Amino acid sequence: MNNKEQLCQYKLMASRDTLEVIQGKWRIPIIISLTYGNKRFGEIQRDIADISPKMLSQELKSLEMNKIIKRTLHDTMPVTTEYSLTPLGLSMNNLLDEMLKWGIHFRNEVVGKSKK
Amino acid sequence: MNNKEQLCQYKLMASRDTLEVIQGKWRIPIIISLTYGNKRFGEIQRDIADISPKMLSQELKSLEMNKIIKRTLHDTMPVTTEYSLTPLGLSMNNLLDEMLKWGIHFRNEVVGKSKK
DNA sequence: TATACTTGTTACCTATTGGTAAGTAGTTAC
DNA sequence: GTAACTACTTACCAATAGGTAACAAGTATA
Repeated sequence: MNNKEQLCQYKLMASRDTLEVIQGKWRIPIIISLTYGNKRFGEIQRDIADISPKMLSQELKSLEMNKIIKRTLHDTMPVTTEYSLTPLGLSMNNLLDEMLKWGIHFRNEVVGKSKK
Repeated sequence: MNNKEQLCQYKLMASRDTLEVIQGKWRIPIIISLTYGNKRFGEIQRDIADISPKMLSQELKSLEMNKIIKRTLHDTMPVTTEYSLTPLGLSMNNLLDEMLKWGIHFRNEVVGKSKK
């Protein structure tokens, strides 16, 4: 295996790690929602209009397990929970930015030219 | 809806466009493989050791439909096909770089500290 | 004739993802 | 007492993603 092939294999491995964490329809949207401030369960649900409480609960747990977000309980009446990004979650900032930029570029190039 | 909320909604929309294109276990690895030069079916299969011909064929078609890659037939014996990135595919370069960087960061932070 | 190499396709099955709807528990306002 | 708000959980179902294995067509080689 030459240098080029080794580098390719290395990149394939690293990208798989990232993919495992962000895989699915909802995790990236949830993280984006939290970049705009700490939020409660209901607030995230309002940001992402079409997510069900089941999926939100499930994906929040998986993000918490991967240490991307933190869950804080507040002793208010009624009890409120607050979700926030951890330093690891905040470190996704550049990645999120590039996803966003490319999404806009893609819309202009493909969706914009063919469909509308 | 205030400015901050509007910006959040806009980013949610753009990221969903990107997610639709890269969703799944195999598309990002296939694109990465092609950043290391145009390749034939069998060569990609060798790069990504655990992909089945069924999935490779299926995902190549979907990437071609989204104009990320181009398929070229060569009149050789036996027939060979060559897959290459389009300009749109090449424009994912920064996004791939950030996925890669974050994957390494994540491995150091979480996988490295807990599992090993 | 038989084997192998090219690039795939097809059928079948399972596992994961996601959706819908209803329920739960505690507190507060009417 | 009853409705509403908080943050979920549970049961059930459907659709999609992905895996395995076999097959296919055309050419070349032994």
